[in-house]
Amino acid sequence: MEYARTIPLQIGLKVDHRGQLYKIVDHHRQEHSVVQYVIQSLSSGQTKRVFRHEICDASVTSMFNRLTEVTIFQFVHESSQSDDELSSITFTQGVPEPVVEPEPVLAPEQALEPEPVLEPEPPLKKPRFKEMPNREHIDMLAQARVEKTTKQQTDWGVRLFRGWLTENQYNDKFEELESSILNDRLSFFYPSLQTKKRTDYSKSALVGIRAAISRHLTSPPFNRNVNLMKDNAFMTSNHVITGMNKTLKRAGKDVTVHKKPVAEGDVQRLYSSGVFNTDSPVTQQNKVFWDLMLNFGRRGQEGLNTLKKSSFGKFKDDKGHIYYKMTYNEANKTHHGVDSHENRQEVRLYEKSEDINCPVASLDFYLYKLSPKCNALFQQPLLYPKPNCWYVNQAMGKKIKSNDAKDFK
DNA sequence: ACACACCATTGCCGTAATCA
DNA sequence: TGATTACGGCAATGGTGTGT
Repeated sequence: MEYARTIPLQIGLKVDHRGQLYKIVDHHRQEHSVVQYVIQSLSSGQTKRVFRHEICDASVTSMFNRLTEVTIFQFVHESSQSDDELSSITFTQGVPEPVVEPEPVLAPEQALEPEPVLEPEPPLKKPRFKEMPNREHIDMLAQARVEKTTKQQTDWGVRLFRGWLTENQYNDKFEELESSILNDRLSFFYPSLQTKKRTDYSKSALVGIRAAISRHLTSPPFNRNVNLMKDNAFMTSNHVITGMNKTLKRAGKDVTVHKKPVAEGDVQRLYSSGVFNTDSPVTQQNKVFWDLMLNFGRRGQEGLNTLKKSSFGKFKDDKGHIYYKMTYNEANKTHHGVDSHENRQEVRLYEKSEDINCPVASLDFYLYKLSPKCNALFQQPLLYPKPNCWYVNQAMGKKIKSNDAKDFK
């Protein structure tokens, strides 16, 4: 059985080799068995390729050194030649005796090797872990870290940079460049950027392109240990980006253009289709939900199920206009996107007395029809509503309103 | 007057989604 | 495919209250 013979020492493990400390840096594999280990000296950095029997877990040897002669005696007669991978290779004469490993005294996490297979058909010990993955599998998992759309973004940013490099007679294989040179290239690259329509990129685009190149470098097969956003090595190029953003801001070109979430015509359609009718529990609730989301909605459906009847209070302003406003500090969340200065004043839902769809009137009506036994703002609609009560003494779950939001789209 | 802790607000970052 | 915006998280910032 394959798995019975392939439980390798892990990469990174410190091992003892002829009295010197080494670290395992790679496995040299044949088929699915570990045949040799590539080890690197902790003192000189020199690497070697060795068989399993030539090395021993450093923690084991250090423990072994602490044993007395008496303790050692217990193990003298035990053969610890348990390396299954040894069986898969042909040794020449004169192979050195394997290091004795005192397995019985090990703590469980230190027990790195399976028991030797002594009998011809012993009950196979199931390995604790899956079979050692191959390099392709690891790379694939690392790639799966990001979503497909992000991958596309990454490719786009890399394409831009590569295109710039080529256009300026640089080698477009930038992945292996030393950080300082890369930083220099980027410092010139960023200000050279323009959209295909020859306009300046927005701030978010610049930041996105930088992040894309960074993702590319840190992903397989390059796996570089760099961060274009944070590393000191890239400080100057990042200063360039910051400067570009500030310049854009001063020129008033950094304004993020937000789309109108829903076209006016669509709203009309929603009303005319009847989903906002105020004469049945479900559509009445739709209407109120819509009005509230439109006015107070900040961050999707967060916290909707925690809203209470008392979450909105009715007030009158100094000109006598009626409005509802939130009576509690909404969600403690930051206002993203839109410049915060525009949002400083409290949000009010004003009455539109001339409008048959007046949101204040429908909220009044809705609150009146809610079950008096329940404080939740969004209650389950009754299939067969009673004159005074259209809803059940039961708050709606978290998901239901979210689905409504999708339906509206 | 100052130092400090606490906490809400703000701005930025990186990733994902969406628009054109 | 190219470009932009949304989202969620986090750290910096700044206001406020309290103690010395």
